[in-house]
Amino acid sequence: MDYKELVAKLITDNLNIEGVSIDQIKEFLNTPPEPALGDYALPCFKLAKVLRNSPVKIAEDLAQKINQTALPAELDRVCAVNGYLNFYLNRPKFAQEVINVYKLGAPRQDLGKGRVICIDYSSINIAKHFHMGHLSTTAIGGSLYRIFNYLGYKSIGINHLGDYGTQFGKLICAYKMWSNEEKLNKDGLNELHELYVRYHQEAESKPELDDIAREWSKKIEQKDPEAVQIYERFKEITLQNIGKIYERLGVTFDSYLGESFFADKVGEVVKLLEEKNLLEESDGAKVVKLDEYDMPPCLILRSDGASLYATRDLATAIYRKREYDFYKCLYVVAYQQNLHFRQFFKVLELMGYEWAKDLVHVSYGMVSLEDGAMSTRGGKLVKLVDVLDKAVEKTKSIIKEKNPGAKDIDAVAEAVGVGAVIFSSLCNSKIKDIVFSWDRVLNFDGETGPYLQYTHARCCSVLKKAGADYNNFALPTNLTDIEPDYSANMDDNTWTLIKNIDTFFDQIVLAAQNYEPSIIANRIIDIAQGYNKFYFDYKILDDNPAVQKARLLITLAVKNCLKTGMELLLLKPLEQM
RNA sequence: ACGCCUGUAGCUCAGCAGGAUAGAGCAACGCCCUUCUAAGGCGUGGGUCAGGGGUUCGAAUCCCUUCAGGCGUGCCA
Repeated sequence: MDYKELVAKLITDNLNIEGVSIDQIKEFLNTPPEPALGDYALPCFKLAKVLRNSPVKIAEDLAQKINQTALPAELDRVCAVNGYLNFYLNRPKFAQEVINVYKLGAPRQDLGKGRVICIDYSSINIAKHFHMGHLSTTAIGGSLYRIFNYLGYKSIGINHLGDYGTQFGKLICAYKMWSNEEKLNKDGLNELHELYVRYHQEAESKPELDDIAREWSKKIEQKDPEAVQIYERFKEITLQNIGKIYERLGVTFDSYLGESFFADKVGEVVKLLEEKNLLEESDGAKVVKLDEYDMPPCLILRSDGASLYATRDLATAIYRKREYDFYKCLYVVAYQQNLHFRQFFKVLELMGYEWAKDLVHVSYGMVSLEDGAMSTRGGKLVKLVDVLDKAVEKTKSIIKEKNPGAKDIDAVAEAVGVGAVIFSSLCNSKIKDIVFSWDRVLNFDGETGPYLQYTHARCCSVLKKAGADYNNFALPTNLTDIEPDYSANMDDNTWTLIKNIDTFFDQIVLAAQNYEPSIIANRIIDIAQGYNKFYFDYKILDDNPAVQKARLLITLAVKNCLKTGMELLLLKPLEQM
């Protein structure tokens, strides 16, 4: 039932103005700020000019006219307030319709029809720690990966490894000088990190180190066996270490092709640019001028002939289009690189690739420390593992305190602790900067991951107690023939809850359209809050079976929304905690 | 200097294809566990929606401008 259409029709039928269509009225309709004022409102101010009457009078006349006719069963009443014509839905009827859909799980619609969405996210650097600054791209990308799959698209997760550049020459240089295989095997990524920091400290006073490093860089490119072997070992250590983190976060990738893979594929790009007469020489370098588009030139080749970031990104995009024939290709990268993406997208367009319009830079704000930006080089960083471990540890102590007899404490603590950290990075608009704070990530009260998990577990607990088989969306068999009675609990809070459930799927679509997982986060927080109030106000397991059934169905619908929403945000919906 | 982004309660943020009294959470204080999970619920206090103009019947929301902060502006990524 399209309620908006119904209301709009009722208005047009009673409004004697020529040329006002139902669609126009639908556009005028909005939602009152609070449930007490109704569910749809027609602000009559815009009609005042046409009807040459005051908005207050128009609303009152319309209310009177509509009330004289028999209202459809979907509507409860219509009244005029301060120039608004307010429509109240029949709450129990509407609730039943909504719950009948959501009791079977959050709806799925195949909007994507299998079209491919490439998502370039996380894209870690070899030999560097995974720190808090990497969480945003990983969580946002991982969430979008699931959101698009949910909507029927085919997500391809790409970890575009930072595995190319002069830093690896430096690292090998440092390794040869101060480390060995034994240390590397023992301390893994920590050892690499130490070497990296130490190199930069020492290179300041010993510029000759840079010469040695350059030699090693060259050796890697020339596939010198020793250089390649050491370098591959660095890569292995990094992927092993960070793979564990990905597992904990629940993110996956379909490709790990990184910069080094594309470094030797830039020749084609340069050739194409030359053919199209786009390449110009400037101070020894080769660039594509973008003055016409109010952008500085895009550097393609250095004066020494080496490729640059943009060159490799061009090659990568072309490769991905060929390989995956994507519908969209997303780059989940921080906003520092806004200009770079605008430039490189524009160059692709100038090269004649019409699909350049399908590339999207999903940019987000940066994470910093209270005393400034994080930096690997300066050793100023907060490792994600430490944050996850601390969150899990805190969760454990809370469980031991509140629920000493609980089972699977380790698994629950892991899910809740990790979930708390992930949620803290997905719950706000991605564009906002974040100053890292231990207090904030370790807060488990209020609008947090644990709150969602808790509410979900609470739903499961009630349903279980009632004898429902919630995983199969089934209520206890003794209620099978009972007609649920929704009229017993349709206060404003529950009503708002029902309406939030009703538009839950729309929010998933909106989140996809805006590449903004926080839209889903906000909605499931609202649903959880609404349910916790509901839970406090009403006894779910009421003696009256018809009432009990309605409340259990609401609980089931809430549980389904929370489960789906949490999964789309990389949280594990727990049944008990 | 220019460009982009951000500015809403002490703190973190919703709300921003204009609509009715600007909402949450955290922190503070006070209540509620012999009833379905108290990681919960209720209550109290807290606001010149950065400032100023404009458009409009109506602006936190749109336009202009000022201010503050962040990021970026050619051989790093």
